[in-house]
This record gives sequence, C-alpha cells and structure tokens, in this order.
Amino acid sequence: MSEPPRFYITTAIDYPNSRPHIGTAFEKIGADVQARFRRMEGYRVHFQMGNDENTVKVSDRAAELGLDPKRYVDEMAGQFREVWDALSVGYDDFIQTSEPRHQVGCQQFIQAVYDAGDIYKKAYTAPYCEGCEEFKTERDLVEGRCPNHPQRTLKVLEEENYFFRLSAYAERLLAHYEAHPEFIQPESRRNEIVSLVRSGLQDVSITRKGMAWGIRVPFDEEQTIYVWFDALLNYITAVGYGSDPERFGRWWPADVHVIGKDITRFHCALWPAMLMSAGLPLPRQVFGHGFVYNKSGQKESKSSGATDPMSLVRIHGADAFRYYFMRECPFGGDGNFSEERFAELYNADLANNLGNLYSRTVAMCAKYFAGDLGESDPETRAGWRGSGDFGDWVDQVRELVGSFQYNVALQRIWLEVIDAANRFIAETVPFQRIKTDPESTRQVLANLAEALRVVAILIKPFLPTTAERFYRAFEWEEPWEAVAYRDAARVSRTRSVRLAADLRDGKPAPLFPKIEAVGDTARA
RNA sequence: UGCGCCGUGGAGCAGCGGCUAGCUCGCCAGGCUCAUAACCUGGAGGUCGUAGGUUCGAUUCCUACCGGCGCAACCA
Repeated sequence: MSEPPRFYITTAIDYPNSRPHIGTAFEKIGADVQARFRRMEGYRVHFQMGNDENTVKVSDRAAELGLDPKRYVDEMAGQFREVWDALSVGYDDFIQTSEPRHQVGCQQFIQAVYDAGDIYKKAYTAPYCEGCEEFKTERDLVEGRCPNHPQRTLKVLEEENYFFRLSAYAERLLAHYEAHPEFIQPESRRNEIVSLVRSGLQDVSITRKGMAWGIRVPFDEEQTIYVWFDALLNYITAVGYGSDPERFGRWWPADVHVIGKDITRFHCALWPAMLMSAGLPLPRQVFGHGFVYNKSGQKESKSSGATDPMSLVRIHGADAFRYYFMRECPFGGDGNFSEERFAELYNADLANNLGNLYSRTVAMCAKYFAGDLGESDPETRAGWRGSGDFGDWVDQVRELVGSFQYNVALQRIWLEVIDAANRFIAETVPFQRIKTDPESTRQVLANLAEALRVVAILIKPFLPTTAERFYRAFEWEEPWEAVAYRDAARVSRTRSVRLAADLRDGKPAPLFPKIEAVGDTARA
C-alpha cells in the first residue's frame, strides 16, 4: 500500500471581536465541503481553521470588558468553535494566534526574512489619534477624523518601524502566476491580482512600537509584529513551522487557502513574497470566494444587523443551512440571502424532493414487504438511472465539486438523480404494481433503495447528517465511513436488500418538515 | 479617480459564437395517490440593458452609452 496523497486546506482566521456571521459561515462551509470531498477521494486531509488574536482591537475589546486579553480570546475561540461544530464544519485543527506554537514560529520566520535582507528600518508616517493612542489607517477614519474621538484633530506622527521589501518581489510573483495559472482561483481574481502587481508594489510596514499585546520582534524587543505579517503565518505555524519540523514537512505546502475575495491580495502577493524570502515553498492554490449579500443588497457582516447563523441552524439544522449556501450562492461569485428564499429553496429541494423521496421509498418498503426486499442481482438495480453513461456523469460531478463549483454540482445531483428517482416511481407505479405483481414491485423498490444510496454518497460532503440517514436507511455491505465518490457510479454488492430506517407508526419521520410560514425562520 | 463585476420570460439564476435560449420558484391544465396537499406530464410567458461594429452567423466577441454594484493595503 502506498501512502495516501495529502491535502492541506485552510480558511482565513477570524477576528474574535464579535461572533461569527453568515458570511464567515459561508467560507467555512465551502472549505468543509472540499475537505469532506477530498477525504472521500482518498486523500489524507488536514483542514485548518483558527482565530486572529494579536490585534489592537482585540486587546481593546478585552479591556472594555475588563478581561485579560488571553482569557478573552480563549473564550471567544470557544464560541467560534461552538458555531463551527453546530454547522458540521469538521476542522482538524483550530489555531489561536496567541498560542505559543504560533509565537515561536512567527519569531523564527521574521528572523529568517530579516536574515535574508528583506527587512529594513524606516520612519513610518501616519495619522495618530491621541484619544486612542494609536496610529490610524485611511479606512479607520470617518471624514478625516477618528470615529471614536471626532472632536480631536489627528496628528501626523512618525515612528521608526520595520518594513518588508515587498517591492522587490513583483517580478518573481508575476513569473509565478505565469507558470502556475491555477495559483489564483477563480480566474477573475487572478486577473485582478496580476494587474495589481503589474501596477507596482510598495514595501509594507510590518511592525509597531510599544504594544503590550502581540508578538515581539526577535531583533528588536520594543516592537511587535503587525497584522498581516503575523496573521498569514498561521498557515505554517499551525502545522509545526518553528516547533515541529517533521510535522511541517508532512503538510506544507498547503493545497489551497480558502479566503474571501477582499483579502486575495494579501494571500496572492504579500504571502508568497514572504515565503520566497524565507525560502519556503508556496501554497498550490488560493481560492477567493465571493460574498453573501442580504436582500437589501448589503454585505452580510458584523455591522449590518445580520442574521445569526445559529438561529437558522437551531430550527432547521446544519444540513439545511449548508444546502442553502452551497446551492444558492456560487462559491467563486457572490450570492444572496433572504429568509424568503431560504424557505423557498428548503421547501422545494429539501422537503418536497429530497425528503419526500426518502419518505415514500421507505414507507413503501415497510408497508409492502415489512422492510425485506429479498435477494436480487445487484445489476438489476440500475434501472432507475435512465440512459447515458452514469460513470462519466459521476466523474463530471466529481470535477465540479473538486473545483469548488458546488452550486452546479448540487443542481445536477438534484436534476439527474433525485428527480430521476421520483420519475422512476411515477413510471413504475409500485403502489399499483403491488396489487398484481409483488415480485416486480420488490425489484422496483430495490432500485429505489439503490437510488437513495447513490444520493447519500453524492450529497455526503454537503449534507453529512442527511447523507448518513439515507445510507443507513438500508443495510449495505460497504461501510459508510469508507465510501468514495466514485462508488456512486457502481451498484452496491449487497445481494439482500433490507430496510434499516427508524420508523414511527410504520413511517419515517420527515427529514425536512416543511416551512409553513416565513416567520418560522426566526430573526437574529 | 484607478481596477473589476453585473443588467436574460413575474421573482431568482445558468448559458458566453451556431441545433426550436435552459434551470428553480410562481401561474394554468391534466395525471397519480406510495409519500412531508408531496410526486409525474404538458402549457402560457423572454426581439437576452441601449446604440453601433466584427462575422456566413452574436445573448455569447469589440466599442460607446445608460442603469446597478464591488474593491482600492487591517470587515470573509
């Protein structure tokens, strides 16, 4: 047996100064689907997430609450993980950048870049608010003033800081984009970055002076490492850079960084330049996903009175939540969220099609044969499929899922498997057939059982809980844990098909009870 | 201002050089009754933002314009 191929996938780390919202959930779910899919494809997957804690805002927020920063970030990390768990986001590791493993790695990294001659000291000039006692960036300002202290006039102050020689890497970055067209995905993001880098890069300030919270610069104890130079490093420190070389060698470079489209520049320009400077290999791909907007066209974010993911999950479950975003919003582009649309999609695709297919199939098996469909040749269970090469079709779906085209993949699964199964029932009319021909009715139901099995495999990365229910509705020889995407193209070896679903009064409980009124979805 | 995106039947989206422009919801008619009043079949409804251009041929490529929007170095 050869070693299974490895797949290292990451998401952006989040600021823990407020709770996760729908937009961040979108990213994590998209990455989780990929991680689950790759596991099914036989990869040994490492799925990395975390929180970005070494920022001034975090220590400010902790101070507001009268908490020690470390205690505050630990508590927030717990809250974030609760949400990810509730959404069935199955990460393998969750790093907090206040952890020692990150600090140690950061210091080793910045020293390496320093030794490579890419860090120099220079005066940094920026507006400074005496009220906050900190430097501001243009974006922090509201009408040229500090939003927290609008009466005060901002002073332009100078501070000696360390800069990273990003400008020196423009040519090498462009050469890399050229040689590795798949490095930045989707295509539109790539074009943006290429033109950005062509237009020239400036060196970036990477340290700050006199901060109590943050990672010390090893060659200058007065300074701490500033934002991106610290945050990006989580991708390597989490897998052991600076603390566990053997583990680091096993996982780095990452196969894909899943991030929001607004931070592609940091991941596609700054990050690879940093790695080049430190002499480390570059990640294979950066995927910049789109944003989720609410009905009034605003970005779903912390500030806009956004819907709390948990309110939806509590009522409808993680799978319904995941389905909505993966089906409705193209991962590479933008999408919309509204409760009306959520209810519409939920009722149509999950309740009426998916859930009802399960109900009617299971109910007939129980009612007509007490769950025992008898023995049959597996090859006779492919009749529900319709014509065409099913193996090719499954390969197309694999390709779609593997390239993050989740919405298209789900549409095709519904159109060509779930609808086909419902149509098969209409054509073979088992509920009439049972009156005159029980034997062929068994055959029809065995086909439907097989269809449920195929559905289970195909939706496994997207709706893990529902998928397992579907699979375990019948006793299949092949263990659920080991099932691969390609197994959907093959009929199960099982000869004797037997119902195993939970029944109440001879029927299964609805997997997705219909949403009767939009109000059911609840507000944040 | 710079860079980029979008404008397709009532609503939301696919299509991105060429068979009668697809899909979901909604609407209308029929079928069926196993099932979560679900499922199946059929139908009505679009001169693909506007004006030019390239081409044998454009929703699909190019230009301009109109309308909506995003990003621009610490909101995924």
